[in-house]
Amino acid sequence: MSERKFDGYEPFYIQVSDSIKNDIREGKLIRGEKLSNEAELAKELEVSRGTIRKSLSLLNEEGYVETVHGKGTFVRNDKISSPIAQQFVSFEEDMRNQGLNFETKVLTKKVISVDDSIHYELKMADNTKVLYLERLRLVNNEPSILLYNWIPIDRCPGIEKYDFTNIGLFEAMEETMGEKINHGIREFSALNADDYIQKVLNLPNDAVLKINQKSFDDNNEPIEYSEVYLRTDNYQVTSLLQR
Amino acid sequence: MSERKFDGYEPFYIQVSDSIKNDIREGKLIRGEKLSNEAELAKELEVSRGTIRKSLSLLNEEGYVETVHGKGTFVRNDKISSPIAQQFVSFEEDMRNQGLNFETKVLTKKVISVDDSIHYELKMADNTKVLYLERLRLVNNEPSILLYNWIPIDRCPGIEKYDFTNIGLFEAMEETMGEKINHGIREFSALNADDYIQKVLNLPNDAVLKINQKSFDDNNEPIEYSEVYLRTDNYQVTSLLQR
DNA sequence: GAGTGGTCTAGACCACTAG
DNA sequence: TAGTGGTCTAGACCACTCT
Repeated sequence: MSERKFDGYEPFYIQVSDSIKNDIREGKLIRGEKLSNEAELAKELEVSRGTIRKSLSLLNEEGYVETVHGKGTFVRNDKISSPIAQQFVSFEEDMRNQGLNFETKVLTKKVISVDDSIHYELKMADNTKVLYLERLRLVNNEPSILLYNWIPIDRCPGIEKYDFTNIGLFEAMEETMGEKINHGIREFSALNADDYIQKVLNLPNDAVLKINQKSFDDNNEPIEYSEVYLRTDNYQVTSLLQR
Repeated sequence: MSERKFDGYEPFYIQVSDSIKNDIREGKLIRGEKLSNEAELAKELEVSRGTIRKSLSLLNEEGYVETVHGKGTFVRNDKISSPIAQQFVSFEEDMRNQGLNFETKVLTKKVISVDDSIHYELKMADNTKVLYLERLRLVNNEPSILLYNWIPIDRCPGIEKYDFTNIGLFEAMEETMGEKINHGIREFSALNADDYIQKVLNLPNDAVLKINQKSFDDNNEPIEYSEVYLRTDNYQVTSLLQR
């Protein structure tokens, strides 16, 4: 009767929020429904109110619930599509999270010496070797995302041996670095696609959303640079923002 | 000597983080510099460590500092340009925050009956009157953002009387609603601008970044719909994301 | 091992919402 | 006024980093 609901592998607040996410996904909690108040949740789950608050704060950030002062916490009814402007998940992780049917084609994979522009982005010494990747992502068999990546191989030794058809880049990088990616910057712009991009993405016209991305390690050193082109009719980029 | 550093108008954690932001802006804290540890900050500022942690967590989210487990908290050296994909600030507020030199031209302002598409976006009854706004924002005298807004006037009585040359839309809405905007959704896409948009924004080519935005009140009712076109060479949209 | 942040607790009091 | 979340505290113990 007085058994702890959670184990010791993850912080309680993560386990609590995961458990609530599951309840939402499984329909045990429905849209607009009010959760128990914080004191009750704390009692039920046998953790302190502070821990419950931290869980709810996470769920708020991620758009699962909305908390209103004086009223309570409610399940959100508008789950957003792709939070790549809000969270540093890779496109692959994002598509998995959304449960999309997708496929990756590796168009080019080779080790090259960086040219001047990439050089600059990666703040690297002369003649550094980088892995150059060109990949196409299809969502529901429709070409939707074209990705170019540059990764210095001295930071990710052996990364050139991966077949990226079934493994994501972030996963491969974190394995070969022996360290997690710390953070990243994404910059969004619109431009006219050249003939090649237009053809590969099968664009209805030549406007394309471009995302420039840089990833950094714990020491704030750049470890990856990307240019990503998206067909925004196939793949929505959305932010759900609290004011 | 034992005076409290902060007053009672705002929560301590906000005052603490504002004060640290100021130190960064004024150069008292420089890029890469390590802040005092949490226990010391708590002692110096006469608040509890929990309050300090909440402040630092805010500063982390907003990209001012970076906290590393076991090492400390450091001033970030890459302050991002525009966080409109990460925070629900209006474009006006964002430009003010960045200290940009900008100007607003109201191209159209009239009260109309909504047509079917806007109808749908705003989930409104037939014949509802909305304020229709078309505005152009110039940054450093360069046309950079073209905004179209639809706001139901029964929600914001009197909003049609504002002159939007020197007042922002969010500000006017919150004044006339007598309530704060609660949250919003922004969706990013790229498209080919028509001749008119191309001309007004003085685009070098016809690709333009489009943001569809909906704002909601506390009851999750839509209170505004926008379509915003940006020249991304003049106005950067960037997200700084922790992994 | 010393220093630092990360998690968690138990309790107090304040501020907002709604009947 | 009762119910709910928001802020703040003081203290304990754990996990990571560096030397």
